[in-house]
Amino acid sequence: MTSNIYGLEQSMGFNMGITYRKLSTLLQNRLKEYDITPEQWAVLYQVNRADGLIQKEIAERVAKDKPTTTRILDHLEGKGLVYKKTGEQDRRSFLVHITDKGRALIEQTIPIEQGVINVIKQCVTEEEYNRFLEILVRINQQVDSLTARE
Amino acid sequence: MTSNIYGLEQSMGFNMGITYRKLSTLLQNRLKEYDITPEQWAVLYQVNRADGLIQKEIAERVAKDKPTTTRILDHLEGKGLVYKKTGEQDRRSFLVHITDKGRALIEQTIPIEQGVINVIKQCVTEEEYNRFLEILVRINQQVDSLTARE
DNA sequence: CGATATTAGTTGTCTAAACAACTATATGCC
DNA sequence: GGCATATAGTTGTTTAGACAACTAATATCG
Repeated sequence: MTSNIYGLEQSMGFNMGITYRKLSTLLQNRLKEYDITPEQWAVLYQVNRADGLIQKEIAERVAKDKPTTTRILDHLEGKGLVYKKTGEQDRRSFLVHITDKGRALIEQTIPIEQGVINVIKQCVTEEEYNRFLEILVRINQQVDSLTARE
Repeated sequence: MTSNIYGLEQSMGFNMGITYRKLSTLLQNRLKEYDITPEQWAVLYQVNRADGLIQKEIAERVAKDKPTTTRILDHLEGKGLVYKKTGEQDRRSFLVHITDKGRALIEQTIPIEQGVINVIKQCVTEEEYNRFLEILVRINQQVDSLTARE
């Protein structure tokens, strides 16, 4: 249960952290039999969507920094879900490709990700869901614009 | 900028993770000169509010598990912001007390935490803020009730 | 009373995130 | 061409979180 009688209960950041971790853990449990974490899943999902992306583009799409993306890709590569090929015009970067195994895994698990979204949608109306997302994006932009200045 | 042209853009969990991390990092930067992390701050805040709590109660209030709470308290103790005293009736547990240094730090930094909340409130109406919080709690309960069953 | 279960807390392991420092390639500019 | 700078990615360090396994103290109940 969300702590709500102990102060900070009115803090959006605090509560967002709790809810985010719960959702993440729920997805993690449901993905357990596929031996992949939610973060790895998100990266693999993007590689599947656009095969041959360079790491920098993947990092942007999953909103993670470069070191984090490097390490998640290392895990995916170690599991044989993804492989890297040195870039030809730009030899600093390399292209990330999904393997057959990776593609199969994503195809099997997309319903699981949708399942978690549906858990939310069972207690939130379509209108609330969209409004919530819109507010998240607004806060994001607000923090970004501030961070650029600070 | 929130990734919003790459799929998953409609996922509440995904976007919540991004926004939560941004807010947490903003608070972290603003707390930097006090040498305390947002998570440590939240624990210290609770100890300050109710001096002499046992660790289990602190864990509930900050919604963290036992190992995480142990380690955060270790950090706070190492910095001299908190100290532990063995429980008298129950010798498994111990009471956590704030030091003068800890109290001073919390008093100085509460405005910083409020500042981050105000960053959000600059782009979200009071009504939206409250509705957002209410939805967070609702999702929390939904996931909890599900997790109890699964 | 004593075996058993429960509870409070700790420790170990793994993944992820933030940040800084680093390598190597590419680009800009004189 | 050659030097400065930017860019792509990696590595190291620290903190946090999830989970399992553990210790020690307390409750339960036969």
